Amino acid sequence: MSPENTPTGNVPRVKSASISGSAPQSSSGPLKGLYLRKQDLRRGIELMFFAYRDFTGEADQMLSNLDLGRAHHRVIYFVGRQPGMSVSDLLAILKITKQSLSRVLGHLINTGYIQQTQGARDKRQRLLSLTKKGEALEAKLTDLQCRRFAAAYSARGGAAVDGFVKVLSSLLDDEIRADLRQQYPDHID
Amino acid sequence: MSPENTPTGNVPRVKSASISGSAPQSSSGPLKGLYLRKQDLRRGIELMFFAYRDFTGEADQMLSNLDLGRAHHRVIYFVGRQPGMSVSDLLAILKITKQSLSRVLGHLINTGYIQQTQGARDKRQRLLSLTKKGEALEAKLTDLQCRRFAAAYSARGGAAVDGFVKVLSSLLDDEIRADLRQQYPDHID
DNA sequence: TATGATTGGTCAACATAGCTGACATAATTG
DNA sequence: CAATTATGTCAGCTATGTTGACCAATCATA
Repeated sequence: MSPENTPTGNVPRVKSASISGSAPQSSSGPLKGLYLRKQDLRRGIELMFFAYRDFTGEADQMLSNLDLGRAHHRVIYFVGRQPGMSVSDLLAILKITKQSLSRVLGHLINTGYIQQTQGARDKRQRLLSLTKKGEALEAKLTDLQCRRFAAAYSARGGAAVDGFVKVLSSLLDDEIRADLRQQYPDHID
Repeated sequence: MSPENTPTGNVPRVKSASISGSAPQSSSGPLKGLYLRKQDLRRGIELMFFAYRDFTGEADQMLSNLDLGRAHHRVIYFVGRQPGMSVSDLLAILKITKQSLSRVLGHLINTGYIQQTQGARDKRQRLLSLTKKGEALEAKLTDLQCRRFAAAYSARGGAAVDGFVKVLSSLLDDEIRADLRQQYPDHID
């Protein structure tokens, strides 16, 4: 915790920053790659850790008061984003096993947050959607997190938001990035 | 998964974007706050979820081959960043209970990744540091994650990195942001 | 020096949320 | 009809968090 940190404070470049074929190397900053010092990369790692924890913290708190966890939140969030999605759609997004999902989803159905309807075209499918109760919770949770983002975005401005989205997108695995690009038509990518 | 998403595709502004006292509202973009549409905020939420998962994925894989988990990684990372830190320092960073830490830390000590030395000034303290074996693992893991960041940073350039760091910082709880500002002297904040 | 606070550890029990493996049922598809 | 797909279920295991109750060594101070 004491500020006498940065054991590798000697401005070394990261070894294989020989990115595949990208790296525009344009005339953005004074020196290209000044942000590739080991120290800067570690700051990125730590920011991701702390920011993710804080980003989920408030919602986690609200959820625990309802005897729900983060796994339930994910289901509620993604079903709320795309009502009528199938179980396998949800599995593909969450990338967990159906047994894991089953436990969480079953609980949300039993407690009246989510409802299932049989698919019209394919009667095997159980299409998922939020109940009124589920919509209310989703709205509260998403509002909490949107407020945090709105505060951060407002404080830093559009150019920063643009950089934020660009870098986060580039941190994704390729497959996921392709998916997200479809989801958001005007995605900066 | 199908791209017919964005149920709220009707460009609504977020409700209480009345951020406390910040929000420079400078002449950055064409229209101030165009990045505060609900759709943009939800994209932020989703990017955090997917990026965090992908960011930790490769390291998780390497760890599981050694019968270690993400909790072990965090300990190894932060001890590696600040050798000689005390147990309570580590607890303050990780924000878990000492019983949780004890299990993980004990295992890392038993398996020779971490060593303890008695504090000189305060003999109650157990100062933590990595063994050679621990340093080797830390280097491999951090290298993996640094490579991902180096690729993303290089692909997007310094201005984007700047925005990324700014927005992530603003997503933090105030207390954590203050800590991080100390850790990084030239922190953009 | 005696007392109280701090640092660290330990035992026990529990909850959440992931995993594997094995099966079952119903519906679709070839 | 046979194979595949979508979904669900049972059983058990693991990792990582939680509470609560203690204990020992050390430090700081009245």
